[in-house]
Amino acid sequence: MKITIQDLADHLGISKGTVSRALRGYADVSASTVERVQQAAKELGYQPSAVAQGIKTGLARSVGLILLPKSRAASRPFLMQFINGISTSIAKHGYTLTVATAQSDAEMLELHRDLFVQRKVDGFILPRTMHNDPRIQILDQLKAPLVLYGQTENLTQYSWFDINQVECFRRATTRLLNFGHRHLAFLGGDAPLFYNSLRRKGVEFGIREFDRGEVQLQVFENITTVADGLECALRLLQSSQPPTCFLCALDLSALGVIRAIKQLELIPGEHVSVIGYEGIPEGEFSEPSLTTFEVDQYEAGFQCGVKLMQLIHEKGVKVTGTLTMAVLLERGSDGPVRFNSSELATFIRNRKRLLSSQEKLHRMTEKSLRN
Amino acid sequence: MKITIQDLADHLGISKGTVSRALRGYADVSASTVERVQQAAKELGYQPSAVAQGIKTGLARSVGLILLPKSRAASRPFLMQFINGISTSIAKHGYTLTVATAQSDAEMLELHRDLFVQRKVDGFILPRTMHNDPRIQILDQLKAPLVLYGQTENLTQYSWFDINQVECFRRATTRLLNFGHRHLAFLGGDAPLFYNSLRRKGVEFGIREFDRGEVQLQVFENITTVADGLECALRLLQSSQPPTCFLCALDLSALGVIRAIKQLELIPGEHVSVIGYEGIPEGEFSEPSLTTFEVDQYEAGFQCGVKLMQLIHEKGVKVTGTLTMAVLLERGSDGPVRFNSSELATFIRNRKRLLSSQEKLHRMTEKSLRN
DNA sequence: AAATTATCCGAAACCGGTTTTGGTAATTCA
DNA sequence: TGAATTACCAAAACCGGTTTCGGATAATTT
Repeated sequence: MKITIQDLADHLGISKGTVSRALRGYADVSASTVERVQQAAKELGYQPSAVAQGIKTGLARSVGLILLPKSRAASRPFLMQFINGISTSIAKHGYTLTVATAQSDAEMLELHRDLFVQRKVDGFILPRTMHNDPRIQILDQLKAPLVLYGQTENLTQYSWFDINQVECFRRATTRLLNFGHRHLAFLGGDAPLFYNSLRRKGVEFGIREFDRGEVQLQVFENITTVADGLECALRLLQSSQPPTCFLCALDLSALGVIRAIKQLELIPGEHVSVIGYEGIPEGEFSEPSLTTFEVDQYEAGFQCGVKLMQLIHEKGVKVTGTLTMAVLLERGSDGPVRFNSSELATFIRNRKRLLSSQEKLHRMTEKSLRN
Repeated sequence: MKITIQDLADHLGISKGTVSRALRGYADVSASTVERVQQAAKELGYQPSAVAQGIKTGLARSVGLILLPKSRAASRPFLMQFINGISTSIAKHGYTLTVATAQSDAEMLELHRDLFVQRKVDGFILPRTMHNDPRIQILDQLKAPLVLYGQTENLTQYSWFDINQVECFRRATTRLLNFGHRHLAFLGGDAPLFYNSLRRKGVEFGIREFDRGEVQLQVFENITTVADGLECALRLLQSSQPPTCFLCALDLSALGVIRAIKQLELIPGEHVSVIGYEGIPEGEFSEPSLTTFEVDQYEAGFQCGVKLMQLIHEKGVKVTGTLTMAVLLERGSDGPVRFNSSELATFIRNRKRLLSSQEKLHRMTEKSLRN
């Protein structure tokens, strides 16, 4: 069925070695033969088997990306754009992307090792870098080329690409401080992941730059879902010293915070401010829409692919790190402070009493408008 | 660096053929030798090269999924869950998923051919099936195993998996009719894709079952984005015979419809009903939340993977088709009809006059509550 | 005890390519 | 014109596995 190099050689009446050299562009093949071979290859639809090529070259012409399906993160859309970016950039080198899913952390490490030892992939892209990432340790032993999407310890040893998250959160913090907020809450994400410390550090830098002694910061971690954000914000807002604004490491938790604010009959962006990070599509549809940093995940994937191709193909190439910025989407969930923390606490307490009268009034106006 | 079967054979002092037979479980190797070989393989970390294996077996142990990055659809999260499902099910057979992205329709077809001819993949999963899908024609010529996610013509020739979208839209239609709606609009999606006719057919079935002559249906196509839905709904609602409800082939367009309704100062789910399809996460965060059919994309990918493994491994296996249901998420964007079409038209006209007075009232109550 | 059969493994062929080696014919140079 | 290149290609080795073939040894049967 499938045509092999031997078929093609027989068809032309020449040896398969000459066919191969003709197609690979060796100098010791006459121009006319090259022409004939190329012509026949096109006519017969011959393309060399990547598998057979790989055995000699030692390359599978594929790069690996391994996901954890159980984690929420694997289902987030960011990965899809990221994947598109990777495969688009590596396609220029005839490479494809091999995606595998692990059911557990342990299996994820095994998969990295197995895919490389079995020569199914020539290198890896590692998203969601962790502190002392165990994937890196394993791949280092195997001398497997790798590119990090994110940062970690000993960064000079690896090629990596990342958003300057410290700067993003520094700017977000400065923005809120300039809005007059003095009581901030930082809702961090997955504690073991490296991004978390970076984002927190950005907040701390922003405060340190600005502080004249009156800024209060509360820090929380492992707030990764809408439910987490909702629960955490509800608790904080009903405390005696509620934050007047929330810096969220993840858009999802920021959406939960917005829900909490609305549950307390407050107006997000007016009574309480929220800023997220990532730019997930849900943020555009929440009310108010979420102020957040939009990350170009396609570009991130593309650059990771470029760096990995360099590592695999250009021997003796130096590793490189790249830091870019995300774009602040100034939307509706943040704004100038209206109440300070004490006023907000009072307002929230009193609001509860007013709710019933507000309800009545609201129903009245609705009714009058309807008729 | 990497250990080969010859290394292992030398280390054990036996021939590489015996090592291979021992590891492949042939009967003509003594139990003690098998034991020794397995032990040594584990100790030295030997795993056969998939590339070298593939040359003899003719299998790459990978399946292909080709995407179009430029289309919005490629960035939608459904694909991520779908990918997880595929790779999880094929992993049981030692298979991995090869993802490639094409920049154009033509390139997509080439990629299918090339990946198969180059033996980079043993078969394909084809999402987003089209009418007379050109991918199928090409892969048929190559006798490449394939599984459709979605339906198409000549379905008995292929293995496929799909949601019963006809039934979903029949149910959605019946639901709206039971709510008392009599003027419906169907906003279809990508016209060349097969799903579109199925969803439309479901709407028509629902109406035909019910109709006592008074049901009006308006049909539109290629409404695929939020902007499309917004623009289309704005136009329809301001016409002289506006629909009182919208059946949207895609959640995204449904979200646009909701925006249009709100722009006209109407309440989605009360004045005008909207039902979507797919269950994208944005629908949960819109206000009101979107009533829609939630599709289990992970399961879809998983089943497609299972079917493809059958086609590749079990020779002479019959092709199979599977139809399952999506789950209706009854949320806030639909409900009992309040106005019929004429009343709605009048209401929308009058509403414009009332807007200024409503604004004043709203500001007054806000102010009184605030103090 | 001889013949037969089982058991086990080495040797070799093979898969489809790439790359090296070596030889012949044509060309260039002295 | 003869020697030295050069151009071109066939043959063979190789990559890392799998699988077939056949032979040696041990175990069984007659």
